[in-house]
Amino acid sequence: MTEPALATLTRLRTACSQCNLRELCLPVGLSADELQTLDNLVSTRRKVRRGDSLFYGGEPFSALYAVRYGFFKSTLTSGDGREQVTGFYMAGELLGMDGIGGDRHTCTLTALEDSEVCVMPFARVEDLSRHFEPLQRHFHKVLSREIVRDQGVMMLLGSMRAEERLAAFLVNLSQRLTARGFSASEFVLRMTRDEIGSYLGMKLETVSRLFSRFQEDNLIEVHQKHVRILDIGGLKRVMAQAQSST
Amino acid sequence: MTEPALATLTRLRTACSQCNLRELCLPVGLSADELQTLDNLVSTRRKVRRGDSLFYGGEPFSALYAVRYGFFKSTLTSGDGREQVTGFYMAGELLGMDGIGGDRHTCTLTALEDSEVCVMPFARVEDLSRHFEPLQRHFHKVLSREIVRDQGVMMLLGSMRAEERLAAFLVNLSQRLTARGFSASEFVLRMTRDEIGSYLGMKLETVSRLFSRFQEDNLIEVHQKHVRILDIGGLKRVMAQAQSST
DNA sequence: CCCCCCGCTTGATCCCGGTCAACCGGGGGA
DNA sequence: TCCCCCGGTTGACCGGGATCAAGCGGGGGG
Repeated sequence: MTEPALATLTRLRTACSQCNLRELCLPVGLSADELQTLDNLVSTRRKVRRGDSLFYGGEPFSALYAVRYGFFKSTLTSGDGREQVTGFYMAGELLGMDGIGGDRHTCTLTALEDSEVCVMPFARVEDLSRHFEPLQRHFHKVLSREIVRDQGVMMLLGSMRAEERLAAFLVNLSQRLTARGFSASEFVLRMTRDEIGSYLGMKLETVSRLFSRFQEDNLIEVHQKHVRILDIGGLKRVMAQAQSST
Repeated sequence: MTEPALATLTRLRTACSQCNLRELCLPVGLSADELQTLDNLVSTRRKVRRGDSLFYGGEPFSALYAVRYGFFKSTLTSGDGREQVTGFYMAGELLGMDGIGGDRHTCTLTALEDSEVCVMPFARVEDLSRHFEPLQRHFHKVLSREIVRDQGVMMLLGSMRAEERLAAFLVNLSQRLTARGFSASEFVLRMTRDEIGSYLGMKLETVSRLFSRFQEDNLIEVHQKHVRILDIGGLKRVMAQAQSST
């Protein structure tokens, strides 16, 4: 009953059942009891400073991470040293699933602003999902959605022109921010033009020019990293302009 | 003991424990007993004729499929009707994982030659993996590897020039065929130039021109769909030529 | 067996986006 | 406070790969 105050605090601090992101990370519609069994998922939290990496490609895999706050990019480095940004991750999203298959991480995860993640030792994830069906199902869905997301990026890179890709990127960002309670129309880009370009398969100069063009067309307002979306419908129209370039 | 001959035949025909592809689909190092529990994974087999689809994007999801023989492509269709090939699948590979997340398939799977798949109702996959740890682990690895594969394609599309992509494609095909006991250096392409182009983010004319160029450079011999690899090392060198074009 | 159609090849030209270069401006460190 | 550096913007030019077009050849259907 009476536990030391500090212990209580620690438990509360890492309790999924108390977390306001739980509808993003965890299955919904659970009873209070069920929710508490899930509190065992997270062993600790870990802060990652802007510019630091949560893990590197090649490192042994041991845990999944849920973003508590902050912003990450994932990058892949090819044999000859080229770096490709493969994704951006924000609060409530899961990191590290690439490591399950080969017991080491294949990509590097780097914080683009001061961030914090919940550490979920993978052995616990597997144990708990063997004994608790809703978690199992949820975990499978999260893995599958990552596959679907990646296929969406393949479509983006494989069949859209540069302006369509950037429009799709902005619409996607806006939607994900909205889902997290942020403004849908005004936000600060945490990544550089170069990182956006790498993700979208174009050069930073092209990203910059397209931002300027979108601004001329009154679709957005840009000042450095600050973006305000003026015409989301217009962006969606740019996205779906057909006439593939590849 | 004495079951009707037909029943025995049917059971044997769908028995994973007897399948020569099991080291591709299933966890390795299992006892005979353990293997037999896995025979319950597959409910039936299904033949798919060349040109027919196993499932379509938008259809409800109910099962995963393991390719028994044949060859498939997966395609994604965007809002405006553009089609993107997102992968090619051969014997021993798993199809349908995109459907888990949203309970419907997001892509369409089409046979590029007469094929057969093992049908694994997803409820059984989840049930069995709750009770049988090696299967759970294996299944998670398969999902994760699909994510890693997709990220590899993102790198391909995002940071490689056309000739590098095609070289990477040929090397990858050759490796997967070798793993299945086929010749590493001589094979028949099951897909058209257009499908290769869609997958690699380029036009069919570019694919054709590059095949011709590779032939001039004595890297390969091509006649229509027949390919013979003459210099795999040369192809790998083309792949890693650096000097990104995007 | 022959013919037709579809997939492939190859040439000519164009243009999107890459490359190179110069400049700008804001924020962080001394 | 000032300065420096790094990220961003913009212009000029170029080239890889798209587009348009014509011809070919092999395999499947009548």
